[in-house]
Amino acid sequence: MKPTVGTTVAPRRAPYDPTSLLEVAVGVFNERGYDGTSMEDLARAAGITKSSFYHHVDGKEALLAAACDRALDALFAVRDEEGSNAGRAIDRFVYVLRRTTQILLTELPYVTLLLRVRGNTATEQAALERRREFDRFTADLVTQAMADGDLRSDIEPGLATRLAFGTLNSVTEWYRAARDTSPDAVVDGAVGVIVRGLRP
Amino acid sequence: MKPTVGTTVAPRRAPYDPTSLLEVAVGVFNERGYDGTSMEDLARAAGITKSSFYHHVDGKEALLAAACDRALDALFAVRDEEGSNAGRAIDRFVYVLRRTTQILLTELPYVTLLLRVRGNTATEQAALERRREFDRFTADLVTQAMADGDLRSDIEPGLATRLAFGTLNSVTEWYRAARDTSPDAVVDGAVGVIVRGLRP
DNA sequence: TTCCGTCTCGACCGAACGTTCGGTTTACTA
DNA sequence: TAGTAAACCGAACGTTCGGTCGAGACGGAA
Repeated sequence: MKPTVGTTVAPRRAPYDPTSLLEVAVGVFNERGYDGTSMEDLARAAGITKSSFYHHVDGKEALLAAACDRALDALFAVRDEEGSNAGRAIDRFVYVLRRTTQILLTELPYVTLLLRVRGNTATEQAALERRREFDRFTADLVTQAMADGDLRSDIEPGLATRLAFGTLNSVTEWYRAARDTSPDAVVDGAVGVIVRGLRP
Repeated sequence: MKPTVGTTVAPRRAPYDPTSLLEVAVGVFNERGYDGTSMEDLARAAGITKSSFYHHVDGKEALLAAACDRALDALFAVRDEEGSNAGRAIDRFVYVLRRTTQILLTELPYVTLLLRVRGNTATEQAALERRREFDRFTADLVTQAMADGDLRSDIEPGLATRLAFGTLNSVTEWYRAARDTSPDAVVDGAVGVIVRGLRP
């Protein structure tokens, strides 16, 4: 597609490592939706033909799985951090909220894609299940913080957790690095609103 | 479409009016995703063949447009209600939040589908634009309520609005009439958390 | 010079897609 | 009983889908 010098038709040794192709693919998935994106779309976005694209990746579903794994691995790393496991439940809860939002912003395209999977295939169902596991972990924190009297208990723990994640996850629907203020402002704003809303 | 007696046209065989077929279609769309749903899927869910299904509807995209319109019409009806236009900005804001959440629950499948539209076709882009118009209306309320000193002003009005809608709209991701408590409890819970979180 | 591994591409495949069409069945009216 | 129009269906339409294949083109090693 872009001959350099002295060759007939070939640009050689392009920077087409699987990681950068995944980045391209996730971008297109988020624009058009996973099912609405064809492999031809992905190849075009990467600047090569469909068959060349297949030389680098294992297939469409593998791309989705890799993207979801990247997002989920980052989230589960948060769960294992010290701040998520030591101290009062309320502090751990706030820590998880903050770190989750940070991950959401640093891994924005991957988390965005993850939050949109609906469970059509086994791959998607596996991703959904890991997501639920993370939600359960946080819900336990909420329940405990309510028992400690550090969160309103006039609201169901499950509802509170869902509202908290709903607020945070909505960031993927509207955050644009160019337009919005610094990630820190978004993290402070979002977590602040949630904590104020849930405190006794 | 449904004359009863004494006319040339009579109600024929089955209870397959366009409205009930839309309901079926929207249900499948929300399960599998719009692009992930085939017309065969829809026909099977309706209990007829694909060609019979086409006898009742104009096509796939027309179904999506009808569903989005239903949700958007309900939302814009709220905008024109008295409570959304009279009184202090903060009261109007809270009224819009409450009514929006109620619509969200009563028209759950249609709003769910609307919120997942990504703008791939002209139909979807039109729906997105109407959504943005509703968001702008609410954002103006937030700005005004902040100026009145009835909402925190240490947070950008745009961010506050997005967080508010993010929290409300997340309801479509997890609400199940069977499992969750009464719609009223969800409305009170969600709106309560948002208002507490945004008050000075 | 030969060979090999990496990368690219055009051509192609079977399956599934949304949609159309000709023709049949059904339930009612005149 | 014949006529009629809605409801229905099987079969096919042209297109696009995800994915495969074999043939080169190239750089580096031998």
